[in-house]
Parts: sequence; structure tokens; C-alpha cells
Amino acid sequence: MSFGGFLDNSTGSGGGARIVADISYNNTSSSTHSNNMPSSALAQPRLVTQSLTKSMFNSPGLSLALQTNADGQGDVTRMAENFETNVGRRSREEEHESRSGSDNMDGGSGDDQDAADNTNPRKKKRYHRHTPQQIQELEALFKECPHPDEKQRLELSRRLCLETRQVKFWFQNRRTQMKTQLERHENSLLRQENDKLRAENMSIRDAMRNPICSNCGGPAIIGEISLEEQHLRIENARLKDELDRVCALAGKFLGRPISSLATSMGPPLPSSTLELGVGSNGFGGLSSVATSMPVGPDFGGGIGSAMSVVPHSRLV
DNA sequence: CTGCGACGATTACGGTGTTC
DNA sequence: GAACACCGTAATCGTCGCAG
Repeated sequence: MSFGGFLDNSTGSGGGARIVADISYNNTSSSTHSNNMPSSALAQPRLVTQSLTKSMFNSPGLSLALQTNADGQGDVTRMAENFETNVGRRSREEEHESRSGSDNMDGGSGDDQDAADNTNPRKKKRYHRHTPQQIQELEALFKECPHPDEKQRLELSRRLCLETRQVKFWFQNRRTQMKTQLERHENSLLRQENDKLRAENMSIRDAMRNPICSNCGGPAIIGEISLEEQHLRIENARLKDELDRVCALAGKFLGRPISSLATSMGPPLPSSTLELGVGSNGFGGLSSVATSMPVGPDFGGGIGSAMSVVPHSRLV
């Protein structure tokens, strides 16, 4: 007898599911009605047993599962074998039908649900919540292993008086939940970065609208700066930022701080990053400025020294 | 090819907050 | 306080990948 067969049968019977659903539903419904059911009361195993005892009369198949579950140490394999003998293997559709029927049966309001069974093919879902204790145990295992194998699930299901299906469902949903949380977290990080870039963009735009002469500190005449130059300044500022970050990172790895590019490059570089780009590239390709590091001996006398413009935000 | 498990999408349901 | 929207969660459904 295969494990899968057991699972099929146990699910096919719906016995465990019915029982557990009944238990939890009773608990939940009682808490729902009272609205302030203490969580400790929800987790009482005694309630489980009582409900089991009550619900066992609903289905002949249930008694088998009940005995094993109520014992807390029943032979599950025997349960499955017994059930297979009594009921036989069912198809998946039959499983669902069976479960739906049981749901209706122990739903309490059987009158209208019978009619619903006949007319509405859609299964009415029984809703319940796992007890806090069950959740706690499930969470504990989830922390250790988000993908428990069948043995672990079976063990857990026995310990918590849950059907293995329910344990499986719970882990599935929990993984989905985890993934969603992770995505939300990543989204928030991206949003933050986006906001930061947006602010930076705004400040750069602002700086472009109100250029400041780096020599005299007064307002630069916008006519003196071509559009390409402005782009180059922005690009260079961005590259400088990137360089600073890389330096900081490299400093961490090397164990000693790397303060700036200028210190490691021999001849002193011009203060304005624009000079680098303009000096080496002239006004040719912006892309090459963006993609190449500003290194080389001929970065000296650009035209920028006379009219380098620094964004407001970078002046401090 | 078949059976099984996992996954994503979806449904059904109950709880909670908000609005009028 | 009823109506409604929204959210969290258990369960279902369809699909895919993989082992036998």
C-alpha cells in the first residue's frame, strides 16, 4: 500500500476533513458568536475530542478516522486500509462531491443546503480557522522547513488533529503568503529608491534652471552653457556619485578607506566633474562619457573651469 | 502514459473598519 | 446600526513538471 494511496483514501473519505472541519467550525462559530473567545479556549484538545465524538455519528467513515485521531496515537495506516475496504477508492470528483456533501451535512442548516445541493452544483465552502495552537506549531515547523515532506506532514497532522490535506494546504498558503510579503517588501524598497531618484531628478532640474557659477558663486548665465554641457554635467555628477559608492564599497573590502578617485590617480583632477567629460570628449558622444570612467592624462584644461556649474543640491 | 505533488489563481467565508 | 468595502485565510481548481 502506497503512501499516496493512503492520502487519496483519507482525502477521498473526507472523514478527517469532515471531522476537523467540524471541530474548527464549531470552535470558530462559537468564537464568532461570542466575539471574544479566548484563544486558549480555542486550542483545547478536549473540545476537539468532544466534537469528534459528536460528529462521528454523521458518517460511518468518520468513526474510523475518529478513533485514530481521538486516540492521538492511532494507526493511520490501518485507518486508511479499513476505509479502503469499506468504501473503496474514489475519483477526485467523487472526493470533492463527498466533501461538499459532508460540509453541507454538518453545516447545521441542512434544510436549505439540501436544496442547494440539488440545484446549485457549486460547493458551499465550510469556513473555519485553525486554532492558535495549531498555527503556532505549523509556524514553528515552517520556520525550520517551508517544504515538509509527507512524513513530517503526517506527523504534524497527527499531533494537531488535522488532516494531512489541511497541513498541506496550510503550508501551500503559507508559502504563497511568504512570497507575497517578500514581494511587498521589495516593492517598498523599489518605491523608496524611485522616490529618491525622483527627488534627485527634481534637484538636478532645479539646478539646471538656476545654474551657479562655481568661480564667483553668482548666477551663471544660462546662455553660456550648451545643452550638451548640461547633460554632461549631470552625467558626470551621476558618475561621481557612483564612483563614491564604489570607493566606499572597495574601501570596505580592502579594509582601508578609499577617499576619492583623485588621490589614487596621480595628477590632481579638476574640481568640476564636468571638466572631465568635456575635456576628453568635447561635445561628441554623451554615451561614451556615461559609460567610460573619467581616467586619462588629458583631462586637464577643459573649458569648464571657467563656467562649471554645480547643482544646488550638491553645493551644500 | 499515468499518477502525484507543487504552484498560481481563484473562490468562499468571516472579521473589521468606515460611511451614512 | 445597517450597508458596504476591504482584508486575511482555508480550500478548490487547473496546470505543469517529474518520476516511475
